[in-house]
Amino acid sequence: MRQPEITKELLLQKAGQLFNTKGYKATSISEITDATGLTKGAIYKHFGSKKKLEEEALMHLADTMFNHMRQAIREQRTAGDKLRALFTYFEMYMVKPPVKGGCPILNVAIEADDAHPGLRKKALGMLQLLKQAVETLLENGIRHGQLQPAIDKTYYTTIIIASLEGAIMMSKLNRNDSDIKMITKHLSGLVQAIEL
Amino acid sequence: MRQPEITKELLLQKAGQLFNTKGYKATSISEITDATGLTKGAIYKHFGSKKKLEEEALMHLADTMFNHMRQAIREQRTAGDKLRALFTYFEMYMVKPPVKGGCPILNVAIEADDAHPGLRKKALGMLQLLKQAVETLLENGIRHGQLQPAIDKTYYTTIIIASLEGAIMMSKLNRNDSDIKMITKHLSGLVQAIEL
DNA sequence: TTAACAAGATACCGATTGGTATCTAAATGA
DNA sequence: TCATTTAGATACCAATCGGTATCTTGTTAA
Repeated sequence: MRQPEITKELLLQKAGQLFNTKGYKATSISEITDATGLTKGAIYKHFGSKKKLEEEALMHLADTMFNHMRQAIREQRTAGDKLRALFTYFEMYMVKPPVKGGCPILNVAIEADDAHPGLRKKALGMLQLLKQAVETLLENGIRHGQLQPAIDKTYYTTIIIASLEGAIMMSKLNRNDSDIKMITKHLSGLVQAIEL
Repeated sequence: MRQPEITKELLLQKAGQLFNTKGYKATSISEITDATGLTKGAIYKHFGSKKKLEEEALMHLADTMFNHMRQAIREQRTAGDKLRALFTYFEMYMVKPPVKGGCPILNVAIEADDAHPGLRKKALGMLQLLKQAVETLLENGIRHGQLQPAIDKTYYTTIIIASLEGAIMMSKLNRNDSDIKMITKHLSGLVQAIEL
């Protein structure tokens, strides 16, 4: 009973990592206790149920991911550079991932879409957040006269996210970054074509 | 002990459907016996272990998927039309899927990439098969003077597969086909741009 | 200094897991 | 027709699952 805040953070961190690599339902409580050195008592004190832990750990993964992403974007000044920083961020997943196991959105979407309503709902929210982020990037680029104003933002947003996520799947399966690199190259070309 | 061939087919079919919707490790033997009306005896007689059943069911899913795909492609005569038929095939996943649960390659790749070497290897083979199919389509198109000969086939192949798979994830999560439709529209544009 | 509280460890619960051994009966070959 | 084979049902196994109740002990407030 020393530092409940730190204990909770440790549980979210380790459980999130296991969920994102092994899968949510495929990870058992005992694997989490093994990974943390804690016991069931600690888990059920803080979260009450495994489902609750799954959902909170997912949100924690999302926070980590979006924070890293936002920082990478913030460091750039034009819309084009911000978009390219986003692509580089996804490329980095293959080299030194901020969270192990690939994109948490992709992972939880595949696992939860048919069978786990609670997780699916959170996954939907995360995807919506990502879409919104890209769309805002495009919008600001247009407002500041950096991107062509006539483009269909929703269309570009979907192309960017779909191909990045698909490429992550391919690169993770192949265990090399050639696929994701090809995609980021292609997307950079798309962005360049709409830059002013 | 009536028709072992039919029993095995039924097991592969039902187990495959469950694996592709609920996940491989998340589907229990008892769920498969419930779905088929058979018993453990039948399963272990035919497959020997759950792992073996998982792998054979995956190959069965792959066969089903590739057969449907090849047929759709065979019905078209030019490379451009064949590619567009491939896109339509993926779009159809959302309306009336040949196998429930989305793309078997995507699903098994996400579940198996980090934790299940046997399934991962088969997933790799399936992805390679899909890549090869697309690349051959492009190659034949070039040979028959239907596509620009200067294009980078690997590059186009990766773009096509990555964005289709990513879009399937998005559309399945959203439970509507707007994302996949946008992607197939975009890819059709790409194809048109390289058609002669 | 001590009483109250709460973090977390321990011990247990019934249900379910994948797997095996045994049994039954339908198909097959002589 | 009968013996052999084998598909598949039944009954069991130890291990593990998520979850709960209880106990211990560090921390806090009076």
